Amino acid sequence: MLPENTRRSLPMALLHAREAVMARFRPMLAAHDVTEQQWRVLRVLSEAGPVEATELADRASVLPPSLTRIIKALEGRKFITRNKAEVDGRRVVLTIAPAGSALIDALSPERRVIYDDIEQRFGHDKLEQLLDLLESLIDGES
Amino acid sequence: MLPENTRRSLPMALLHAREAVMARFRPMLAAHDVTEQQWRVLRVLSEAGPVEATELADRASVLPPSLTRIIKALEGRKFITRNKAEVDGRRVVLTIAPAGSALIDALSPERRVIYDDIEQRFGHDKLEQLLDLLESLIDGES
DNA sequence: TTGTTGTAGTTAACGCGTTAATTACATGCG
DNA sequence: CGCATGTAATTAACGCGTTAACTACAACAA
Repeated sequence: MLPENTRRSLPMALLHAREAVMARFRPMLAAHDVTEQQWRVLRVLSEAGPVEATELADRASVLPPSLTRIIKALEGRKFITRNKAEVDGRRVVLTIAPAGSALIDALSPERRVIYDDIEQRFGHDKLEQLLDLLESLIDGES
Repeated sequence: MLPENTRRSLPMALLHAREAVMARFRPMLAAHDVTEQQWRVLRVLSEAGPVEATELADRASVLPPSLTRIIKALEGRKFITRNKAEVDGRRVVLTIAPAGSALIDALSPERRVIYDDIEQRFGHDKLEQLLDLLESLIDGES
């Protein structure tokens, strides 16, 4: 059955839900002049160490063209360094720099507080249930 | 607790879930050279009749600056018409045009098939449950 | 009437998503 | 080796999201 109102439309509900959640994180990121995607890239580099561009794009859920722009921005601010792979001249290896690690360290506590608050307000069980359903939806459609 | 992997991160899960669902609709829209947002605007105009820009933006979940661009595109293709309100020179009234209605009619059956397929594969009950949780999340955060 | 405040819509600037084209390098076949 | 094919990354082009600034008009008070 086609959804009659946008509230019960799955694409709309997912859009609004994500927007509602991200609204909590955006001020924190904006205060440090990092975009959501730049933050994801930094986190991956922080957690996974030096990584090639393709894997980085995949892990951070960013498309290659976007990653190129993000790398340029982050490199310009000395948050990361960019080097060609020795074995394969096409590949690019990204590494987090001290300034990048410092930003991660500076924002992580705040991020934890926000995430915990969302979990507490929404409910731990409901959050788990929601994540299960989303995972199932993703697997079913992909 | 902070999510350790992106799969169990709420923002990521919502992003991927929406992407997985929209991937089903995108080819249909692309085949007719309409973007997702243009399609939402057309649907609102089709269902709600002539509407002022502010209400249209709200109903279609599009920001005012985006709506301005969308109106320009849709008007250029004669899908909608744009008129100033008589009572208030600031307001703009949008109306769907025959070509716009024709597009709606042409795509609606296909849209229904896709939506039904998603519902069937995912399960009716799970879909309802997911929509309930998303609605709750949205209300709780807003 | 005039000036202030408020509102609807637009424009601008910047970043990302998306698709397609392009460049640089690697691989493999004849 | 020389050339075709494949792959990693970049570039380009276009549209939307987001925020802020700006324009046009309305409402209202002095």
